[in-house]
Amino acid sequence: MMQKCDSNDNPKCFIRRALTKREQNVINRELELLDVAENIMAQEGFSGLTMDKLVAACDYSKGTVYNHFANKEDLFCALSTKGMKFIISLVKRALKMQGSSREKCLAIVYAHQLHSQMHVTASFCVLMVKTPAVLERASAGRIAIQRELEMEITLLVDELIAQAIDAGDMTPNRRDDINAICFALWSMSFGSSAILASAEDTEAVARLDMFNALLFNMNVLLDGLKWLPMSDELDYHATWQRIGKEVFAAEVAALS
Amino acid sequence: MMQKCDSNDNPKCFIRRALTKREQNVINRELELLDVAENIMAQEGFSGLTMDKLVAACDYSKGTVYNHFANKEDLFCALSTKGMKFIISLVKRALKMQGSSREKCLAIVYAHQLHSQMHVTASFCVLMVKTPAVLERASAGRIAIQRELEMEITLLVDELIAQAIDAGDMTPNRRDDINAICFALWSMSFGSSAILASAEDTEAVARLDMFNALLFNMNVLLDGLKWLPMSDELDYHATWQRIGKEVFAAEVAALS
DNA sequence: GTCAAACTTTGACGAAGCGTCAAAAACTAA
DNA sequence: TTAGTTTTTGACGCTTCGTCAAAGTTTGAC
Repeated sequence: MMQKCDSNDNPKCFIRRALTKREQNVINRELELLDVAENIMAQEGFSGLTMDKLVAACDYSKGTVYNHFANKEDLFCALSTKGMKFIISLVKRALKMQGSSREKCLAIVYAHQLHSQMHVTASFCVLMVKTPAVLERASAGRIAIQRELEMEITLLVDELIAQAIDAGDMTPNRRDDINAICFALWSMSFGSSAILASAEDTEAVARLDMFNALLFNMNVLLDGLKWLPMSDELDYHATWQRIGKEVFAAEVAALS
Repeated sequence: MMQKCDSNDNPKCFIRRALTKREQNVINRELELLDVAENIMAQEGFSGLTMDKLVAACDYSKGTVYNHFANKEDLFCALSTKGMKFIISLVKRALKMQGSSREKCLAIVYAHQLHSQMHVTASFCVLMVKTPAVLERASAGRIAIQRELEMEITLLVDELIAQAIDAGDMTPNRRDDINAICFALWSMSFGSSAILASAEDTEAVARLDMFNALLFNMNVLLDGLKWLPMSDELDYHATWQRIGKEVFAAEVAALS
């Protein structure tokens, strides 16, 4: 796949030439196809997206589309991957926020929620990909990429937890509890967002103040972890507002 | 639909005759079809279940099957409903357990987890049904039933929370926080179970002590709610074991 | 016991979607 | 220019979905 070095022995040629024109085309086309697919989903709903429609809506033929995506589930997986990359970019910004470790943690959760509001369909893909219907059929390569991205987020969160412990904001019983803490944060964030995303269709959610539900859930959890400052020591509603204004101003604006 | 009263004026005839032979047949056949569908899923995986295969595997024709389920998604919804009914029966038993309100709460979560281990495929249906792919296509009636069952669980949990408050095990800031507490419990239970269910395929979970992860998550959350007795006042690992032995002995045994 | 009306079941059928593959086209390098 | 390699194409076969007119069954009135 990778092109040979040519005669003038440039040591960087592998880097410079890592992507041939052709390979670059492939990447661009894939992004284009994903864009088209997202548009179809946005317009015609989740089950409105079919391979035939995708082929009809783009400038390429069926064979070319299937060169990119092994099957429909593979396409879903690719859409999910795109979503994950977006989330990671938001999370990285969240971590740079001014404030305590606990506030940064809230900013990460805010980022998740933001993604599921901005890209409703894509965020459902992230959910869908965890499902055997997809895992059974998507290509191994794409599932691997998905897993790598998951790992990347996990490491970012791990780091934040480590910082919190070093700074004395939290003192877990044993050191190896970091994994458990990370999993607890993830479970709550994932569970809340997933349920809220299907909110209109869910009796038990209709009666909630949805806007504050996620913040409430996280505050309870973080209080349980004794992650300082506790929720009665600091006005986290103010923090929540601040995150929207300082960190994700552009995204919040785009939502209205 | 409902049969008229006959001449001998039995006041109970509406109850006695609420289900005609025919209607009873319909109900039985539906249960039979769901059983067949579950078997196919268990053997051939989630995407292995098709309407054509279901028709081939049962004693009825395509038309009859489609008389029961408006389409494939409707079938998924029915499978989910069956799962929910099972969960509710477990939850009702959980509430009768001897112990504090917090222990009962853990028993409910245990029940959820149990269901997702015993009926892996069915529990994925419960997840799947929250997805627009299903909501967009399943019949309105079945979605309504699904919602009712959801409501039923919600009410059971509400009641437990109310009891806990009355008994002084928990003192929320405001009375109307019950909704928020209920949602927090649900989010954590749902999130944890959903992620653990796709565990083998998830990097961040592989490194966990999966058996204790759910208990840990719940204990942190309940501590955050200050639901007494706190986790350092009582050995909830013992409670967890006790739930398995006293409340769900049959189910735990069936799993091995 | 008979019969018509109401309801149920059947399976062949059309439509739509998925994924393949031999042939055509485009690209590459000598 | 040419021979070899890679990419693209779209017609095709197969599977699945969901429908519907016709055949069959049940019900209740007489």
